[in-house]
Amino acid sequence: MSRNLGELEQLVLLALIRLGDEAYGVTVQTEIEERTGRAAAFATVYTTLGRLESKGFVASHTGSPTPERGGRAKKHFKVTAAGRAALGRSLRDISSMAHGLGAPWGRT
Amino acid sequence: MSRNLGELEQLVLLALIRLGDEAYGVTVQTEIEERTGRAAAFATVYTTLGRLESKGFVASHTGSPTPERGGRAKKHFKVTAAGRAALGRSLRDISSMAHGLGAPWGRT
DNA sequence: GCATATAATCTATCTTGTCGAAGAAATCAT
DNA sequence: ATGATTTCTTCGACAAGATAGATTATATGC
Repeated sequence: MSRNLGELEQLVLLALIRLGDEAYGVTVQTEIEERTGRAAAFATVYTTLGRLESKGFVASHTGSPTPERGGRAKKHFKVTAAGRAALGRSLRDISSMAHGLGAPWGRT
Repeated sequence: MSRNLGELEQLVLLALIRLGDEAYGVTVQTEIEERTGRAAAFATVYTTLGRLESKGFVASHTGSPTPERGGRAKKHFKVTAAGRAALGRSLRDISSMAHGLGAPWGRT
């Protein structure tokens, strides 16, 4: 049972933080694609969200029953305290290893 | 065939850059453990090095036949140009997603 | 009620991460 | 010269994460 996050898990958690109340499957996918150029399929994002939820790193609630245009209800996600801690650890690991290396790796 | 790197692959590549000529299985493992606190078994590191090599992201050569104290010859590794490019992409993805968020995530 | 739009799940497979245990190659001690 | 010791690497097996095509669910509008 690893407490470490995979790379996509990190990106998804960061996307959730960025998106706040607007965070659900579709917006997470587009946020990642727009910011990184990485094209992850929707299903890929959903499986990752599911995994994060079963680990307790995110929590979800089904959206209100009043969508503007039609379609299935949104499932909103937010990062839990445990999720923030795990993300912090992962990012710290990377930057610890990158620290002190010249550009384009670590700054300083 | 993904061009993306896993999280451990990133850490290993960074360790190789840090270690330069002293980069081989054992030193990579200890470097990661000392700097991040993450305890990866030697076999884990070797497996990752092997995968990175088969992807062309690192190159290896067997060490000189004159060890100081005894023991098997070292297999030295260095990051290839393709490896540097892949690492750059991965780190850029993370920081793109983290950018603009307050501490303790992105700086700025 | 059927077309259309939107969002989430299912199923299946490939890639990465993990490591106990075993193996290889060198020195040392007698 | 050989068996113990040290150092380092590989094997083999499985768990966890990433990937996505196809399918299903649920809403609106007509």
